[in-house]
Amino acid sequence: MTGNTYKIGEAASQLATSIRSIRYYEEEGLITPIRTQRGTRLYSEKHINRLSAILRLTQLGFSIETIRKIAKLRESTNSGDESSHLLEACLNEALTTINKKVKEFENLSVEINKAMRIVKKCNGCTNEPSTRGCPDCPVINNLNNIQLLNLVWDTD
Amino acid sequence: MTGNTYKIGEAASQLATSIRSIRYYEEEGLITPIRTQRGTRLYSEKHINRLSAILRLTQLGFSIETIRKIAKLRESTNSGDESSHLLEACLNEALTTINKKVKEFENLSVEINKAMRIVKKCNGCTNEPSTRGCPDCPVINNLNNIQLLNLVWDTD
DNA sequence: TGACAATCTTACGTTTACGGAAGATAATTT
DNA sequence: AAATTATCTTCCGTAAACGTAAGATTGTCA
Repeated sequence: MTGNTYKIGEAASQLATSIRSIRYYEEEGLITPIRTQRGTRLYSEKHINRLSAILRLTQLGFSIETIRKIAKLRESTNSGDESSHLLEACLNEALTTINKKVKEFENLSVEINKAMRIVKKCNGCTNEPSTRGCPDCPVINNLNNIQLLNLVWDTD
Repeated sequence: MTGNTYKIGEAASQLATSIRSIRYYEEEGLITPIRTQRGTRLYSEKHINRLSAILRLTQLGFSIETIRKIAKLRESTNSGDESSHLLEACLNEALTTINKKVKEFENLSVEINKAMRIVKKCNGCTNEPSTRGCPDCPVINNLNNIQLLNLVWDTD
């Protein structure tokens, strides 16, 4: 409403990121702030929102390159006709990537939950200390199908 | 059953990774293969499983450092008593991290789906080409709440 | 109007997770 | 046995996403 603007330091603390990161995104062509006559960068609310979107994607593991592609769609979208099909295709691609990742994480989550239950049982069991929490523990022994535990058990 | 072993090249192609990566995981203390008298690395089925778990976690974005922590639990687990509580705590931590990521990805997925629907509508609409797919497009104009689109729209 | 803080540009440094080449040795194929 | 192919160690290179220091300039506050 007020046409508020922020200098880079204010923007950084507001977004809980570093000044260097913001400047880096500019170097990479992801954002172009306003400049005062003297050269000081100014960020409008829209700039802040854009930066926020950039940060969100980077924190989810998307590369600057990928983000740049998304950001560049505006230009091709402007050029007319078949343009929004491009955007559609891009979003579609992102969607399948994300869905795949979600599934993998969910699988991992299931496994960890299983492992948790086993370990908890183990904590409450009354076996010899030497066999507690070990692969020889009768509670655990039959659960080699938890892939993650291959990291914890012996290697031979 | 057979006590099969694999040389590093076989292991790499079986796991669809590179020889260098496997050696790197060894450098980082994540795995220690058997050695022949002459020094050739041999990987048992257990080693392969362990490598498989390592690869899975790296591909999900976990750092070597994190994986090392998980892998090291075996030692402390061996030391007796309160040990499996450590494992439990570690798994718990991993779980909350993962769940958070899953939620973030899901949120993003929802947003992208919304954006998709809008863009599809836009592809089918009969407005002036100049306003199609643009922020001025009447179909799109009221959907500023899709954060991702801040990357595509204008910046001012 | 100092003084101190914030910003600017330029440019080199850092970390992670490997890639790739060199030169030597070992294993396999013919 | 000779030729090829695989593996070994050592070490330097790389790409991404910033960190950080230097030196100059600009903004701000008592």
